[in-house]
Amino acid sequence: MVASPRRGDPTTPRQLSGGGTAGLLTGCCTPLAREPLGAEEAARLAGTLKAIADPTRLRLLSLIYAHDGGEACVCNLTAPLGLTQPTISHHLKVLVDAGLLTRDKRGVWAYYRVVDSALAHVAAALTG
Amino acid sequence: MVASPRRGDPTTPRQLSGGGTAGLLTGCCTPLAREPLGAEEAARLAGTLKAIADPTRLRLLSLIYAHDGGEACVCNLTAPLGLTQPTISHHLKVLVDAGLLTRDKRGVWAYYRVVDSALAHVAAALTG
DNA sequence: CCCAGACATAGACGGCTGTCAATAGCTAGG
DNA sequence: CCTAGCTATTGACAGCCGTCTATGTCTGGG
Repeated sequence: MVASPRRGDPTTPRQLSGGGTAGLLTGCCTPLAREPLGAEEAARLAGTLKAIADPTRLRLLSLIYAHDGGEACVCNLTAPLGLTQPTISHHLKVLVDAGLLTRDKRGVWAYYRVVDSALAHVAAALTG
Repeated sequence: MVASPRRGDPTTPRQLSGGGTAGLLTGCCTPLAREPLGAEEAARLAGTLKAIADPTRLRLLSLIYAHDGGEACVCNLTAPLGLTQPTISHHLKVLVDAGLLTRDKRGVWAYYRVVDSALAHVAAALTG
């Protein structure tokens, strides 16, 4: 047999880097490159990434970003994307729930704004 | 009616920033914050993000990163994640297809390695 | 030549997701 | 009030996704 690349060693559950409550909320995200991600950290980061990993939602973020004052209401967003208003509202809700947008209802309109720091956090988690 | 926030203007399809073939492959990714993403750019970036937006694949990336020499074979990855070998192979293929991993078959083993620049590109596209 | 082992592929299946039409809730004006 | 308009919610449906089992493919050793 050739020099097996240390196969198996299934008795070393090293994925439990944060087994207890240690350091789970210290920074918010362990940079991907430092040490093997635990299950919870990976799930949380994946949750945020899933919110961004959609063409429509990416375009929504950029549209809001580019709009006057960095904010936009639903009625500004349906036309350029060619989708119905409920669909846009749905995507905006996903982004708000992920902490990537803030919602500010003024009168009849709901103004959405990009949370820069959230995007920065995601980017930082990827590059380390 | 209150001062309507410039509703509609559906006749200005500004989403076609790269309507022709202009500047589509110049940089690879328009930073999210510069101008409204076109449909194609959004789809491509979303495709890459979808590859990362999964807990298992995030852990795979970090495991490979943390392994000796920055590379690992399938047999090193199944145990710590508690998934079957075909599932791991499937995820690795997704990551390779997205350009986030390279595959190097040496003898019987297939060694995977993280493409740093790909992750950096994604991060750069998010922060601008 | 055959076997063992590492990895990939195919097929199946439950669950999630993006979209729409229809409807409900809210706010401002008359 | 009553109405008009902006937004959110609900329900439905097609399509994709992550996982598994079973099987195929290739490599190295005896």
